[in-house]
Amino acid sequence: MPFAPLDPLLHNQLRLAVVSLLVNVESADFTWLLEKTGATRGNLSVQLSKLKDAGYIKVKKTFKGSYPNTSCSLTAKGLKAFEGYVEAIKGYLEQ
Amino acid sequence: MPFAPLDPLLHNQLRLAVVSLLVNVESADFTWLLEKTGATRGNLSVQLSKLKDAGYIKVKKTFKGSYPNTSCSLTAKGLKAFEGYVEAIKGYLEQ
DNA sequence: CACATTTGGTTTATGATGTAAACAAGTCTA
DNA sequence: TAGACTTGTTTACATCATAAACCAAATGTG
Repeated sequence: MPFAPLDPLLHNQLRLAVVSLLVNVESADFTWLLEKTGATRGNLSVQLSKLKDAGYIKVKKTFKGSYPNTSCSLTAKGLKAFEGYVEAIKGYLEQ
Repeated sequence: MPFAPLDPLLHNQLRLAVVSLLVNVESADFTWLLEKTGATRGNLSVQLSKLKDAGYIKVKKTFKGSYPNTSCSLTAKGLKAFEGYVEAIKGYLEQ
């Protein structure tokens, strides 16, 4: 079966970018993700919520200095999903 | 820029599967695409229309025996778009 | 001090999208 | 000729992605 199903949660440009960034990093701030992805704050906020609800990322809200700070990190489940997605989509790309 | 935009027309499971199949083949029948992708007829019909409207595929409707036959082939534009998509999404997958 | 502006987000409105169910039109077959 | 099969298309609906609007606290600025 060349065409494995693609996890709909990861088959979205922004969410995939976020998870891809989080793979390489202990944790990442909201604003850092904003810069790296070029997304709007609203969109990023929504997509982070979805990733969190799915248990793909963990979100820690604290304060950095006197400003709120949202820090995200990938969970084991999220990593596994990402690896699965990578394998799955490769089946669509090979020529 | 690690996160190039992903052509929304190709960033869809079924359409990507169809184009991926067409890359390796002169042309393909509707029913062959059905089998290979496992899609429903309705969904396949809709997605083929979108690929056709975008100029990514050419669709030829004839008769095979006494039954209608829809045959699809990739256009140069479609191939180029696919290649671009493959390059773009690789930027999301590397770890 | 007052008041605008910036920071760091969340909520919500809406338009687009994906999908399957329903439909259509012809053909075989018993 | 009645029913089932083939080969698709149309549609209706529910979901989704996204940006605009909003909010609260902190910080400039005159």
